[in-house]
Amino acid sequence: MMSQKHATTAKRSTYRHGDLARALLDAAIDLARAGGPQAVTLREATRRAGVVPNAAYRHYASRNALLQAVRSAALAALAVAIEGQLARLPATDDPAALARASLRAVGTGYVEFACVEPGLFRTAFSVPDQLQGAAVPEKAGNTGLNPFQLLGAALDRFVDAGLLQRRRLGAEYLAWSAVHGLATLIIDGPLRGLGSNQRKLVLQNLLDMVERALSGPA
Amino acid sequence: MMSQKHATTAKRSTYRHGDLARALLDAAIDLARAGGPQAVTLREATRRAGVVPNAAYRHYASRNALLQAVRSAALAALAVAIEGQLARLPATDDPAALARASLRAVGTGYVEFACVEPGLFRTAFSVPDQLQGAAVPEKAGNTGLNPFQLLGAALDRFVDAGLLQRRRLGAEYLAWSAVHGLATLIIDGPLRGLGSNQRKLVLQNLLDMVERALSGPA
DNA sequence: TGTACATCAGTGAACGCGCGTTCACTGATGTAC
DNA sequence: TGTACATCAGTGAACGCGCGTTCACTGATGTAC
Repeated sequence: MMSQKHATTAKRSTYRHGDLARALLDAAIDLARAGGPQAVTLREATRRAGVVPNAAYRHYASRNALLQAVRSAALAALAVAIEGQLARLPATDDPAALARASLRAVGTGYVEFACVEPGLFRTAFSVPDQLQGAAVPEKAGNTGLNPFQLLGAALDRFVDAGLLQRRRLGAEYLAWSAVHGLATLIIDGPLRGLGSNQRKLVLQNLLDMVERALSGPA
Repeated sequence: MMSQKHATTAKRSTYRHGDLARALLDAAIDLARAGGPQAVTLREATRRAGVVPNAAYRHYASRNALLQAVRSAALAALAVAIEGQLARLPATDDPAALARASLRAVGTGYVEFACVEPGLFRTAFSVPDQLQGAAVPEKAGNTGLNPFQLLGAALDRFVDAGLLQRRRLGAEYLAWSAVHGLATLIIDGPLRGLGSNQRKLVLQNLLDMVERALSGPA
């Protein structure tokens, strides 16, 4: 019995993996997590899945197809991180306060994800989408919105609260640029050495700046 | 005579290159310009210099040494672009106006360089310096200041003009994050598709935001 | 001014590496009868 | 319930590629006499 089970397990590990597509994707995500998009390799992914290199071609058309799947997963993880920050917002019936807090939550989730998962963050933005991008569910978090859409939803609250007259074209670009730039400079750039406390301070100042820019005189 | 000259030229091209270090660096810069840091390769650089691959080791200890030289050159080119924007500022004796215009010039030079030379821009920030970084002259422009120092100088003018009480720690990080983020999103990210006009509009809005954040109530 | 020689910049050949991708195959699984 | 068979997921071997880097070499250049 025991040996039978072992035999079965051994068989499964050689032939008929079970869910190789998923196993390869998981391995590839780990590779991206540790080493960024460069580290996503068919050979290493198959190695980790305990399978011969060309077995991957049953499930992915090419190395690039696998990488794109990882990118979608990374964007989805970013969306989940942002949603996590939004979810912990205290309830309030002041729509202006909610709007401001939502925007800060989006920015905080964004930068914190970049700090905690720099490899995935880099992968998410490595071979990027077109402007509008495909709003496919693979890139979305639990709410079904991708990171850009989550930012847009936060800005909508500004309009709803009367803090913004109209959704200025490019309002999201301002917010996004500021937050994305900070994230990039922290993980890849000259702000790498910043301590956690200083990082939080800079982030707060940055969010102040964005908030003032959005709700101030325009 | 003519043939003599040809013979001499031919000799020089086989043995004794002349200034192979410089030729390799120039070739490598072209590679980075066209394909980013990934494209900087000893073999291709030597190929372009008309020389055998290992000849590079007379002048650079490794592929990485060459890449670092390219990075310094890319940062210097960025500094020159910023200096170009600063140089075309109209003369004024209003220090506040000068301060604001200087900051905008720095931001404009930064983003325009990223748009015009995306490969060099990506290379400049690919394997980045420590926080303070070595302020070595290789990375500087004509004024002897590197990009970060040029930004700092612009902020100093804010203090001098009385627009900023103190040089807030992290004030440069706000400005830098905003500008760097926009540059990144335009060349690598979801804002790639933006037309030149829209790009300028977003940049102006972004610079407004930064300016207000710096000179506004702190 | 002419010759002997040391220097050292570039040559030529080769190494080992990991990669993506292709081919013909094999044998476990699930289905049709 | 049992058997024949088609499917197709994974195997095994191999390819060509470009890369960084090493070695022993060679011969043009500039210097010392």
